[in-house]
Amino acid sequence: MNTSFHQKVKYVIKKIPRGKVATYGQIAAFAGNHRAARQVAWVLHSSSRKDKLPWHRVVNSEGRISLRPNYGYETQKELLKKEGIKFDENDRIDFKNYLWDPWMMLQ
DNA sequence: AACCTGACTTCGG
DNA sequence: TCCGAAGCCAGGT
Repeated sequence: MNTSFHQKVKYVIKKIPRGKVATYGQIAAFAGNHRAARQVAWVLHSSSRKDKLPWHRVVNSEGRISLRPNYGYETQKELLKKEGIKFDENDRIDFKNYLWDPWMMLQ
């Protein structure tokens, strides 16, 4: 397809279902470059607002929120909790229950 | 016009 | 297993 990495990233983020999360690496891989996780972060930073992306459903590979406290961490955690996602005692999300696999939607 | 900086992850020793 | 380096690339300075 003649779709840019940037566009693919936005497309797949919009497809993350409510109550699920995906990681930067997964999204990068799905968009065609498994080592471009930082670009996924950049896409979120630059266009999550104007394109109304469910930005809060993207977390890091440890199942943790990457934003720093007082710079969005609390906001993201609150949004996820509102969707029914639970955090363990170490503030991690259990992937067994909440990780979404982008490739599932191709079926 | 270089150089730095990230909402990160994978790779190789 | 662990840890530094590499990969990624648009914006800001």
